[in-house]
Amino acid sequence: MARDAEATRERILAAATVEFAAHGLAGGRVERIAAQAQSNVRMIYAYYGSKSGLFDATLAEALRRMAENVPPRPDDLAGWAGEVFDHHQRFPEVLRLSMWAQLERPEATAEPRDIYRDKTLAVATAAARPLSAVDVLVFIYAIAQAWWLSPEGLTALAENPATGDGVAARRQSVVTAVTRMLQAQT
Amino acid sequence: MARDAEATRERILAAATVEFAAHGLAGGRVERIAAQAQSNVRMIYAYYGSKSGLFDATLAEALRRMAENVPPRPDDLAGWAGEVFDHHQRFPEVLRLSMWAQLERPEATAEPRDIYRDKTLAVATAAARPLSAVDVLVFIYAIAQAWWLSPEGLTALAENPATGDGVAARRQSVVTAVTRMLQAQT
DNA sequence: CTCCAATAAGTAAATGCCTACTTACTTGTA
DNA sequence: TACAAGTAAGTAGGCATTTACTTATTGGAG
Repeated sequence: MARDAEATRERILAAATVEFAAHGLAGGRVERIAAQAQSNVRMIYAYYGSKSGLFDATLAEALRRMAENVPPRPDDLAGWAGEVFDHHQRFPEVLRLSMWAQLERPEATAEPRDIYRDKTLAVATAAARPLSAVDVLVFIYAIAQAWWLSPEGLTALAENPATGDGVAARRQSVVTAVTRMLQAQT
Repeated sequence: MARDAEATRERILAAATVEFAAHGLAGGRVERIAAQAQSNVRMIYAYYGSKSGLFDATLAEALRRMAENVPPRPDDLAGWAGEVFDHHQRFPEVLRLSMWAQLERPEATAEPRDIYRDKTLAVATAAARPLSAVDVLVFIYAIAQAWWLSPEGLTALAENPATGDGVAARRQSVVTAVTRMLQAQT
């Protein structure tokens, strides 16, 4: 096999993303990651130092990609919420990784304050009094993620056998909810 | 020590709630639970069969207490959202247990469909078209929990050094957001 | 060009700790 | 005395991390 450090590094990161999204930091198995990456346990330690170091790298990469692909659009926050929904639909690992991180590695989550500061400032002009920019961001994220955070026992009740496409309906409800939340008080 | 099976059972459940809320199912330690409960590992297996059996019991109990203490109020859903917020503020273990369960034991979360069906029906009359009753429940829960689900890097920006009491402000923002989401379209 | 160190990349097999679960026993209570 | 409640000390397997080693690549000396 041709030797390519960078490619191996990336294969490990990709495998780790899948593994950690599925099982978390404590439940994730280093050996499975190595096997899936067609590499070796030793390389994980060579490149990422430790299991938790690898976890942090996967989280950072997932958040980076999300910030890159779905930047806030202050002029159309409801539309942006729809895009955040779409992103989670396409890359379910991001949300699960974030949840695991929130529970198992809160310190890794507190770190990138600058990213959020920028987003907050970007949204500030669109803040809907008395809700502040941070309020708005917190709730938009919560609503965009709501369908995956809710217990299955509840979300399953929304299934309409008539219309096969539940995803589109959920997306629409997200946009509607954010639109209303931000509309001027009557 | 006086022998009281029921009391031991409850001490174990209480200790398990703390332990699993902090570390999850995979990360929770049976021995720590036994020590904290002033009991013995053996008793855990006598009363709950297995580690995951004990986890399921703690989750079920936490959800039961929440359903009991904060039932939906269809006539004032925004006020109800505030109460859900309060409940999470007072008993942070509930939310963390739910998150762990969602990630580690999704099947345990899908089970109590009846509870949710009842809640859905209760709220149905207050549904705010085009949002369905399930939509409304999903989003209200999401908003009420939003402050704990958001990354610290973001929520920390909301801290206003002038007013020490950030909790009250957060609660108010939850009520406001739900109120708006449910108000009639202008 | 062609070897050939030097080093980067990769591998297999320990090591040693941790931890869920069980066995075999003791103590209190009715 | 019989049984429920409780305890201590295994047992057996799992798993993160390391050690000791092999294989490829490369840049410069001849």
